[in-house]
Amino acid sequence: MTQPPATVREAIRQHYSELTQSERKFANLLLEDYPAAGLASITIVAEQAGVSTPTIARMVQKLGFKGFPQFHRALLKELQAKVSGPTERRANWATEAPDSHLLNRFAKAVTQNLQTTFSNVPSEAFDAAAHLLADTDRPLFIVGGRITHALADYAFTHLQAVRPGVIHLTSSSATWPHYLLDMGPGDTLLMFDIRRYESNLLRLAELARDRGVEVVLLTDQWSSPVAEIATHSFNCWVEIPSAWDSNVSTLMLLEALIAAVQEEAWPETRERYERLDRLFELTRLFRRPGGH
Amino acid sequence: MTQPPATVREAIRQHYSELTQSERKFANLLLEDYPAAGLASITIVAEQAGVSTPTIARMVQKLGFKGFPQFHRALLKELQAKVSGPTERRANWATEAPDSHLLNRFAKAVTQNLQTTFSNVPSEAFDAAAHLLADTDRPLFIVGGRITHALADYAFTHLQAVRPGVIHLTSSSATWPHYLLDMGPGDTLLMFDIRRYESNLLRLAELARDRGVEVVLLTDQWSSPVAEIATHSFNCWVEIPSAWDSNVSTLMLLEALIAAVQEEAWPETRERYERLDRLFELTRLFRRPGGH
DNA sequence: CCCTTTATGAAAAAATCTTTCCACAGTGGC
DNA sequence: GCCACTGTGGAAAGATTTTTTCATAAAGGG
Repeated sequence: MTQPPATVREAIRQHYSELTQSERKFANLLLEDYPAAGLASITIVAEQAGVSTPTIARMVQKLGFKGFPQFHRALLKELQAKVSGPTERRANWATEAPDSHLLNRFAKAVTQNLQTTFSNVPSEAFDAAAHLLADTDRPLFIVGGRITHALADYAFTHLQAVRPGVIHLTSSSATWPHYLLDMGPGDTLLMFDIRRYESNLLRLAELARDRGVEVVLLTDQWSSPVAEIATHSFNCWVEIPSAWDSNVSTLMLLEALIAAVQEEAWPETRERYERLDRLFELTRLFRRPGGH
Repeated sequence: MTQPPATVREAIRQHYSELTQSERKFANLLLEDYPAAGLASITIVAEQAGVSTPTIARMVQKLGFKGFPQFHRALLKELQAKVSGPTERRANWATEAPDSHLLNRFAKAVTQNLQTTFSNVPSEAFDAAAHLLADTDRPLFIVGGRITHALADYAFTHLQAVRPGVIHLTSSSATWPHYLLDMGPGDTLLMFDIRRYESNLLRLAELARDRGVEVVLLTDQWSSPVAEIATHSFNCWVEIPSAWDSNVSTLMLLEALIAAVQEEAWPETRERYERLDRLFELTRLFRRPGGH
């Protein structure tokens, strides 16, 4: 027999699979704005979640409460416990885990990295880089290093959906000369180079530059030597309590760039997306979307 | 004109002299057990204070509230403010760019996602999953979907450095049956499935489960159907102002998992890292580290 | 000691909240 | 294309909470 969950949060997690679409709407809202979104009366709570009161009533029963009032009291009790609780912890993460838990240390470091990274992005350079990446007159080559080739891959998958003429240089540098053959003045090369910087990436950048290629670089806070060559280069803070470097901030900047590119060329992109969708439909690769 | 008091506590102090004996009874109780003594319904609150409901009703009006519900909400709001504490997101990002710049909107959304994701990770499940992934007696298979195969790739690159017996299932599902052949009871399968959920991933998970494989799943906030099958599944918040989903929080959770795995088996891992380093030296793949 | 004033709570009335019932829309199976 | 089924919300019924009314008790002044 399973013991009753300690928190409402826990209860939602346990029963999430049984919840219907509308019920999840409220569940999601509550998880995002916890516990505030559940503290008003059922009428107001339902309204805020955009569902009807019976939906909320049914859901709290699924969670194991006898009725909404009981659910309400449970939330209230948690909130009080949190305040009177031992540490009166500052941040919202944690919930149950002690501050020294790896998760918390990690969260702290990553958040710090994101913040610093963002503060240090010059917005004009960002806009200019996005413009370059969005320009369909310029073929776009993408390449990453030993670790970052996953990021390059991610960039490729998304940018390919957004615009034509995107080429992914495979991680084996032996094949790079072939790609160099096709690069010409005005082309764009998106590179990732995080320490330890790879000499063949530098060599590639030099050769590309010699052919008039514009290089956009995502690197770490210490800057790869490729930065000297690049038209635009962005520094991402990567330090975490670990033997290796985090790429969360790099991914975030990459996603921001992709979003900017997509925004820049929306009409065509939209049409491209729709075509892509239809193609997927045809190949029946996907189930119907789950949430939403 | 006196400004309205910031807290209920303050209001009580200001109006204490006007309060009658019975009203003070409740006022004292509330100040002693603040704010709990005021959070229930007026009936219960009155009972606990040993006075009648009209007494409470009259008193809260003296304090400047229109009625008990308003008083109740005020207390609640204070409590919430205390919990969320000095989060007070400063506009530290940005620096020069206006708030509406894509970068800022993006930063906001991603930070929100990270925070929500972290708050919703149950630490025991996290520890258990890390333990599973660290167990070198269990071969570890890794697989991702159309978009997430980049994440799977990233996971593979790192985990391979940490432990032996890591296998990356290529993104072409045609080859998966071959891998299934090698899976046996106790093996571990690390999966990524973000909407739109892919039916072949679900099928793979089912087949793996049937062979006694433990499935660890990283999915989005709406949960892939694979969650029903998985031993441990984690929800990552992925919504950003864009047509597609962000994988920043997913990557962060993945990195946290990798860090936990690495920490768990540090002595061997360290030795492995050093061997890897020497091998790289030999092949002269890398320049010397740049910064630091 | 009486009268006025104020404080208090029981009980009714009003307002609000919660639950139940039911019809309808949408989905998927046959 | 029909049928069964599930999910959903409108609306009524039921429960609870809040407010108001009012009778009574207590306190203080003459």
